[in-house]
Amino acid sequence: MSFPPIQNCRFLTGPTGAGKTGIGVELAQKSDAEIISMDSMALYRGMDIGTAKPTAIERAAVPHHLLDVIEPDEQYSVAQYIAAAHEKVEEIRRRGRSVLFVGGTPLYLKGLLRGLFKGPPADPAFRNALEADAAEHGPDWLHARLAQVDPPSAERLHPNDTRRIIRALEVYEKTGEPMSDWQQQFNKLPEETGNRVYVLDWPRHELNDRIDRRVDAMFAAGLVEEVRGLMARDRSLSKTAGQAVGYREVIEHLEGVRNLDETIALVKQHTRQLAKRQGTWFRSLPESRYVAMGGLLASGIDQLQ
RNA sequence: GGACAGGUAGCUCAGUUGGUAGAGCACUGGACUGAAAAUCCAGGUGUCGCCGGUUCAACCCCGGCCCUGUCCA
Repeated sequence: MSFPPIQNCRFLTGPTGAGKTGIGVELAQKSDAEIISMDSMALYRGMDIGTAKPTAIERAAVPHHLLDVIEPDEQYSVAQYIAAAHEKVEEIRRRGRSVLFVGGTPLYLKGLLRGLFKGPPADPAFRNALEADAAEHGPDWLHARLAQVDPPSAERLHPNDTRRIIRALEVYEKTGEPMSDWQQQFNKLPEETGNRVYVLDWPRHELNDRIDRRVDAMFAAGLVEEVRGLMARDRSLSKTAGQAVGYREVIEHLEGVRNLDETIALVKQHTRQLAKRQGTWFRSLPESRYVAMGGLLASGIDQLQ
């Protein structure tokens, strides 16, 4: 059992700060489409400034889906996202409109393009127990355990990659079958899906400049106050939400770990690192069609149709 | 002006009883299937402040100079 690859959708993606949101709205308007956000952090209500969500005006201009659907204290997962996205696609098509995915979470993108196996959900107690084992016996100990029940996964995963090793052990524990038997989706490129993946592309130094300016703008717009408000709630940010770039660093700042200037500089640095990792995903996907943003801004978005 | 400490990678710093040097972070590349804005892996990028001396050989020893910090005048 797995989520199948999605069909006949357009995707607008690219590294953080590339300008996806604005181009997405323009493209959706020109093609009678609705937008499904493909962003793991924009799912959270109240995390607005640091995730650079579309503005109220943009959201009024084009219907946006899968924004603001969970509370910041909730956990979430790729599989939940994929399931929700498939539902939204059907719903939008029932209205006779087309779908445009906009966002920069590459794992979600790949899960949509290639499909995703339906495995057991995360078991926090199980994970905590194995993490304790890893801390006590060292990461190699878990890796050796995996090698006994799922040799292909053990072969594929680095011995220090404790997080994925734990997931593989979790799948075996819950299903009695090795994860490598389940995970076949990402390796084969489906044919004739009708999907189109546009990757907005900037020269590295220009993107870095844009990131620096955007982070400055986020702080000017009140990112620190937003985080302060989130921390003042009864329940603190979930493990997933609290690790978002801009949020994690500001939380630490508010806890007295470092001053504001250092925090701003660190958020810029982490955002640049995020953009670099996103780039690694896009390069690895044969589906990627790179679109130079310089040219796009100069000659209009018709080349995306 | 004097005393002391220091000047080694982009940054913070180790180190060499004399044989031209290495960690963390940054940076670059890669991986990624229910935490993914997370996590993991690989790669060393250098006038060892400057000038001279000793030596087969100086980043290290000696002399002078420059710079930074602290203290004393």
